[in-house]
Amino acid sequence: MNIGAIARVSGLTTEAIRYYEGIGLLPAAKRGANGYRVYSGVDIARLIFLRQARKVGFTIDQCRQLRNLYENPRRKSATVHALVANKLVEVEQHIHELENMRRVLSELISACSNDEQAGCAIIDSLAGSAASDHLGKAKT
Amino acid sequence: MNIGAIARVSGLTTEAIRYYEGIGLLPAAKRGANGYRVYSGVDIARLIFLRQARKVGFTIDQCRQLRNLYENPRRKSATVHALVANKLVEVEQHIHELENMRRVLSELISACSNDEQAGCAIIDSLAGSAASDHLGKAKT
DNA sequence: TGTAAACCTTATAGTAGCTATAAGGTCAAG
DNA sequence: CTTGACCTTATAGCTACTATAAGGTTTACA
Ligand SMILES: [Zn+2]
Ligand SMILES: [Zn+2]
Ligand SMILES: [Zn+2]
Ligand SMILES: [Zn+2]
Repeated sequence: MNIGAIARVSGLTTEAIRYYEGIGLLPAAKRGANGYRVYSGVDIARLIFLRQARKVGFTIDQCRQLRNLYENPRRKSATVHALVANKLVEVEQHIHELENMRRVLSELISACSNDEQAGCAIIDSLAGSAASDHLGKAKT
Repeated sequence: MNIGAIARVSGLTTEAIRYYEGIGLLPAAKRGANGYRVYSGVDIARLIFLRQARKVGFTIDQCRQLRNLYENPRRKSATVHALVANKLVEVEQHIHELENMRRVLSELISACSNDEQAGCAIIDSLAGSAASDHLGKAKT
């Protein structure tokens, strides 16, 4: 199985797979006589594992920790649990930041007259109302 | 007013301000006799504007468009409105992606026994259940 | 058999939006 | 007069890849 084939079954790109190998997230693949990387079933599982982890938001570094647990038969379920619970908190924080942005954007949109005029509540609001006398009047 | 002072009032870092100038998002600042950048009221408004725009999620490129509108007295409110409405859609898409991650992470956490054992539903699930016979049994 | 497409290889540069570092010059306080 | 807080530029680093260049290999098919 060459890199293109395993890319298709794992859902990663060939470039990503080579990149993971380069940074040591994956072990160096075996090579065929022609120098091509050769993969087998155990590699498929590893790649799918990484793909899934990335998809739910784990960073490369966190994926490295997950991989260590994945490959350690003496791991404890609780260690894995803690890692995932941490990630959940991170994702929720990220969601809250974006929800704040969404709220502000909605408010801006509501305030805007959305017409042909130059005056715009969005512009005024972003500039900070105090600075709405913005152009041409410098006070050093 | 030097760069440190305007950084404090605008909420940007000095490095970010110099970076914005370098990429042309800000006009080149005037310089004092010593070569230091010198800022005035009009610059404060511009920096606060950029800071606010970045805070609600606009990219540098979108900030450039917003800045053009901000500085164009013949702009139309509707143009600004469209830009912000677009950004709102982008932010909502980002939120939905993260909500998906959150859902999957929650499911993983619920399935995990969270104890001292090596068997872990999270590991199994990430590897794709079909690959749960993962280590040591290669089939090419 | 020739050749063109579809693979594979490496190395390097680019993306976004900064932050950090190095190696200096300037200014205000004690 | 020295210490520390500023300021300057240029350059490298960060994340997680993607894109490009410049090749070598394999497969298909006319
Ligand atoms: Zn408007
Ligand atoms: Zn995000
Ligand atoms: Zn939603
Ligand atoms: Zn578990």
